[in-house]
Amino acid sequence: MLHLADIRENKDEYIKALTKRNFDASSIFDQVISLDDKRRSTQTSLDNTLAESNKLSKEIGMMFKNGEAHKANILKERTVKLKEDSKDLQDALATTIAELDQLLYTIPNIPQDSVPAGKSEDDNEEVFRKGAIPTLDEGSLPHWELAKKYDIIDFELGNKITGAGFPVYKGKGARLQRALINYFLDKNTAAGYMEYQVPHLVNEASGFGTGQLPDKEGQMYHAGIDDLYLIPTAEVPVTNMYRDSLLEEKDLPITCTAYTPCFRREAGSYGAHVRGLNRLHQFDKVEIVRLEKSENSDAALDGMVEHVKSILDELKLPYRILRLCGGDLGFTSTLTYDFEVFSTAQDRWLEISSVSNFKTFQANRLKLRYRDADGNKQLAHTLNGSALALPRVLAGILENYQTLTGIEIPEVLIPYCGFERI
RNA sequence: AGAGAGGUGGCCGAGCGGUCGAAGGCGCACGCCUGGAAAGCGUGUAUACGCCAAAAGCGUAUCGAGGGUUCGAAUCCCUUCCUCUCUGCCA
Repeated sequence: MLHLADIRENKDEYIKALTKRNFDASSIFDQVISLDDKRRSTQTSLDNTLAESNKLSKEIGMMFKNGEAHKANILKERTVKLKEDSKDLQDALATTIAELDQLLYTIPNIPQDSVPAGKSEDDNEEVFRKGAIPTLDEGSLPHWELAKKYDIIDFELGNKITGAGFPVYKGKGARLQRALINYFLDKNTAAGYMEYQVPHLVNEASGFGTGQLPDKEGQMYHAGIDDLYLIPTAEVPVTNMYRDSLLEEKDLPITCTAYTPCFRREAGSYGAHVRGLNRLHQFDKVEIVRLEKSENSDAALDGMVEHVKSILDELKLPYRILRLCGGDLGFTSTLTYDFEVFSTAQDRWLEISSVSNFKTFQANRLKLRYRDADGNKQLAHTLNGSALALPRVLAGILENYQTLTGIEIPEVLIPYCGFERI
């Protein structure tokens, strides 16, 4: 969430930037500021009341000690009113803070200057494209047909075990998936990211820290008995490792990578575009996360983009990079680049990575700070990206590398697979 | 899962109703000492919020978390989370 001091300082600028999201912040900012004023004055009154109360208590204590019980009992009566007042002020303060937070939760992050205005994904700006789109033979198939033909992914079996959106990978399909995970992790660690294995269920505080809660509660699976959430992305557990932390500037950047399955309810998704691997309730993903000092985060985002590009270059898949417009930008992000791979047999682009700079938006919730060279504490910047999300990369490989007699394996994956074609 | 013990500052550890944000030690920073270092000595060493233009300063809160008793709680009571030991179960 946004920082109160920042809102006060940059109000007009923020309002303008938020119009790119089609979000009108003017009245909400006024409410926020007036609530914050109220919070402060209430805090002051409460502090004064408590100070007086503390003072009296000390005096009473001294009196009892000096054997002046009678005087002490008289003084006690004066504390009754103070106690009532402080109780009321405490309640008022709690209410005001709750209202303030409630309001702050509804305000999305401030888009950067380079973010184009726009309503939907149609307004995203293509900034890069690479890789030849192959000309497929007559009779080429979409990946779900290929999966059946070569018996490498069984969607029906997943339906039986769990339900739609939980495919079963078999034989060379499973092996190819594992190869991709290992290849991605190797690429990421070679680039300096530290590998982690993290929990796949998180508590409420973690979901809140990275911004999934309370906004996207309905998108996560919830294990009610233990009040835990299945992770929708490794971003949640990985970033939350650093919740409530005060780092030293020399510790930064901190760079992490983790492979996890991801679980998403995808409520509201339906239709032909969710076929096959295009949209699943459970999928695998290798994620990269960076914590940066403020002045470095823009460059860090560019570095992450270059890193993901290098992976796709090695896989020799046709892809493009989009700069998301304000309307399509995630709630917590200031700038996001989506990577899409071209799915030849479906004749459409599939999102396979999303690389974002959240600046201090998550850190503010996470209480993730660092001490800079001057000894001042400031919020760290958090960034993350997929490197990469598996199913659609798999779909891209199956479709783009298909021949009438089998599916070639991208050269870079052959050592990981142990076979050259399916 | 059952029984017991416990969660205190960066770490160890005392305190078990009042002057306790909290002894003592370690660590860390600075200074003295030294040719230099070690040792020794001295000083300092939490976070958040509020008041203040700001610094200084002052106030408030924080001894796992939340609530309660009390004029007053690290200390007493309740709830909850976590850790350890023993028993049980188990990949």
